[in-house]
Parts: sequence; structure tokens; C-alpha cells
Amino acid sequence: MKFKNLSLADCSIKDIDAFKKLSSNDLTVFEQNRTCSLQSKGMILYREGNRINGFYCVHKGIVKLFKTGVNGKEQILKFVKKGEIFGYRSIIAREVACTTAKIVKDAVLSYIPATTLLELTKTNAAFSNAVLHVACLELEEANKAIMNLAQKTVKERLAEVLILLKKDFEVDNTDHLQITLTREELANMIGTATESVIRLLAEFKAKELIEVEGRKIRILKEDALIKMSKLYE
Amino acid sequence: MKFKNLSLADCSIKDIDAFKKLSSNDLTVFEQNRTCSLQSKGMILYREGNRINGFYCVHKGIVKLFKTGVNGKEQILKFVKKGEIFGYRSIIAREVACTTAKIVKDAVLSYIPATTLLELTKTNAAFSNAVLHVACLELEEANKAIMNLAQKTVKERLAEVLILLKKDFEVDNTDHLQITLTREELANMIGTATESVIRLLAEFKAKELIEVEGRKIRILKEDALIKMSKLYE
DNA sequence: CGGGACTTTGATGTAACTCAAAAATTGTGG
DNA sequence: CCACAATTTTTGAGTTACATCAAAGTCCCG
Repeated sequence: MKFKNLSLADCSIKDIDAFKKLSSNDLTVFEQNRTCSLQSKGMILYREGNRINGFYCVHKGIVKLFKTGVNGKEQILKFVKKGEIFGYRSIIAREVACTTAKIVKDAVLSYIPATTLLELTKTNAAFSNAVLHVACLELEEANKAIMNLAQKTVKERLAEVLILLKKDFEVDNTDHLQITLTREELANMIGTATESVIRLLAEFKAKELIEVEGRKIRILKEDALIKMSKLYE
Repeated sequence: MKFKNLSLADCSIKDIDAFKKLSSNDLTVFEQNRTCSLQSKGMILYREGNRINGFYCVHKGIVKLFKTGVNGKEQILKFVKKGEIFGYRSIIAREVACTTAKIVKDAVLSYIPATTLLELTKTNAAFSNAVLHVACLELEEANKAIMNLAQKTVKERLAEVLILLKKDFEVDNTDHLQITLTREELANMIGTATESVIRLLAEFKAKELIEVEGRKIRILKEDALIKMSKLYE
């Protein structure tokens, strides 16, 4: 079968962090207006510059959000995972999508129409506040990213991104990062060339900070990477 | 007198973009809970890492928001101007301030206590929605900044920032940008060294794209700068 | 008029990009 | 399940945009 271990049953709004505090009444309205779907790797949900008619909740899988730059180069802004929402920004701001959303790991998603989002944010303070909270957290993440890109070296940024990927996506039972990215995707996260990522990963490996098997990465010396990344928090 | 042309009378919440659509009822609650003040250039309103007990509306003047990097280098995230709000993010996210706020042009500000903000966002959907709207717009700005830092050259970023400063802060009657920044501040906006900004401004001047008189900049060929910045929108 | 803060210029170093070509891996259709 | 194509990864060499350092010049502002 196509979607191993995935089922539309795994699709409870209760699992979405932003909406955990909503009353059961609010949740009911919500549940009535959303649709669930399975989406396979490679699928594009919406494209930068297009109108977007709803937003998404991720129940399983991973979605990549990116902008496309001058020469077609992707700039990855976020990997969205279980419990998170995306696509709401453009609806609230009444703008076309400012990113492209692509499935990078088979996913179970909820889709909520824009009209429902706008109606709820307009009339339901608890709901509006829940989305506001998410937006504020994302804003701080974005500010940190700006700081990193502006002031840190590529090596520091790569070290940091490995740490953050471990924190956000955790490791499997063999202690490998659960998210597997191509070298190019790593490069497009930190704003560098693919070759630079390759050379730096080789350097980290030589220093025994990490182990690498294809796209699987195991972090050996997290402390050293944190120090190298100049990441303190 | 200290504050030329500034008066606490110029302090109407109606002038704050985010709150223009609020009902007069909502506005009243608001007005009762805010305090106005005049703040002179150089004043620091809050510092990164400190708890913040309220947020601000700008009626006049300009406030610089920045993070401090590894070696004390400022990373400027935003210049806040008339009609805008700031400081709300940390309150909503229940975090300490993630930036430092410094007055760079004598200002008239409203200050609204955190408790009022939290109370209003919790109970008043219109208000919560207003703040949400601001946050979503800022999020898109931040995403664009990430893209620029990651993929554009210093020259492209400087060209872009000049265009944006003109759009955001406009020009005075002599056609100069109304916001006057040091070379260092320009550098800290686009993530480069002061010397690089100086050399590039000289280059732009030689090409007659701009005129420079100290910190006053006049944009002569906006089209050429836009083209150079690879900014299309 | 003097001193601190900015600005400018030049010289030099290097982190990181680009290009190119080979090696390895992954995916796919027969 | 294999063979072939396509993509991704790796390595090397050459280039460059930009940072850094140092020193001189300029602008204010009291």
C-alpha cells in the first residue's frame, strides 16, 4: 500500500499545539469545517505567488516551506512537523502565498478553508489568540535566523542547524536524526552552496562531532557543536 | 525647549494602523489604560533579555529594534515609525524581550501595560485579530529579510535597503531620505561591515544613482537601484 | 579650540563561491 | 530484480566578494 503506517484516523485537532487550549465547543466548529488528507512526498500544496484558500495542520509527516530566489535557488524557511500549522499567514494578511509548501515526508494533514479561519479569528478571541501566539513564536524564530545569517559564518550556521534539527525532529532508535535532508537542502537552510555543506560535514566527521551514512546523520558531540555554533539559550 | 514640535497631544490611538478598525468602545478601554510619553534620542526603552511589562505605539519619531550579536555587533531588525506598534511579541509569547529598543529620533509614544494587552487579546476578538494582522505582516517581512541575507550580495542588499527606506520613511522637501542613519547602522541592517557600506555608497554616488551629504541621502535613479537590488514586487 | 565619534581610504587575507568532472547513490522501468 | 538513467555527492582548482586591520581625515559639539 502506498501510505505505510499512515491513516486518516490520525487526524485529531487535539494534537495541534496551537489549539490545545480551545474549548470543546470551539473545537467542534473547527472539526466540522476541516478535511483530512494523506499527502505523499513530493506533493506541492501551494506555490509562492498563488492565492491560498485555506491553511493546514500537520498530524504526521513533514512539510517544507521555501521561497524561490533569483536564480531559482530555494531558501528554506521552515520544516513544519506534527502539531504545527502553516499557510495561515497569507490568509490573515490577505496576500498571496509568500512561500511554496512541499511534502518531504508522507503526511497526514487537516485543511481548513480560509473563510473558516477568517470567521473564527474575527469572532472568537480564544481562537484568534491561539493563532497570534503561533505567529509571535515564529516571528522570534525568524529574527534569530536573520541574526544568524547576518553575523555567523557558514560553519557556525551548519553546526547550529544540526543542533536545531535534533531538537525539533529528534532521533530514531539508532540515534540518527529523524529528518533526512539532501546536502542541497541543508545548504538552502543556511544560505550557502551545496559544496560548502559537503566540505563542512566532512570536517565535522573528521573531528568526530558527527557520523554520516548517506543522508542519515548521527550527532556524537552535541556540546562541541553547540559551542561551535555560538548558540546560547 | 527640549522636544521641538513634539507634544503629548499628538497621541491618538486612532493614528495607530493596527487599531484603526476597532470600535469606539474598544478604543475607550484602550485609551484608559495607556500612558503617553516623550522620549528623546538615545533613550533605551527595553533591553534584549529583560522582562518587558508593556508594549508601545509610535505616534511620532523613530525607534530602532536590534539584537546584539556575538562580538557586540548590532543586528537591526526594524525601524519602527509613526502608526506602528512594537514590544507586543515578547508579551504574547511570554518571553523576555528578544530585541533592544532604542529611540533614534525624538518620539511620542503610548505605553500599554502587558496585563491590558493580555486581557484584551484574550477577550476581545477584534483586538486580538488586529495584533495578529500586524504579526503576520511582520512575519512576511522577516521572511523576505532571510531570503535577502541568504541569497543576495551586499551590493544588492544595500540597493534594496535604500529603496525600502525611501518607501517607509519617505523624503523631505529637499528630496532627501527623512531617516538619517550612520554608515554603521546601514551596515547593521544588511549584515555587512561599515567599510563595505562606505565603499558601495561611494560607488553608487560615482554612478550617479544617489547623492550623499553626510548622512543625508538623496535617491536619484530609483529604477536603477531597484534593478540592481533584484527586488521585484 | 580640542577631543571623541564618525568616515574614508588603502593594503592584505581568507571564507566561501563557482566551475568542472568523477564517483556514488538512488530511482525506475522493463 | 537487474540495468540504466538520473540525481546527488564528492573532490579539486581557481576566483572573488567581502572582512579585517590600520591609519589618516572629517565632522561636530561643548
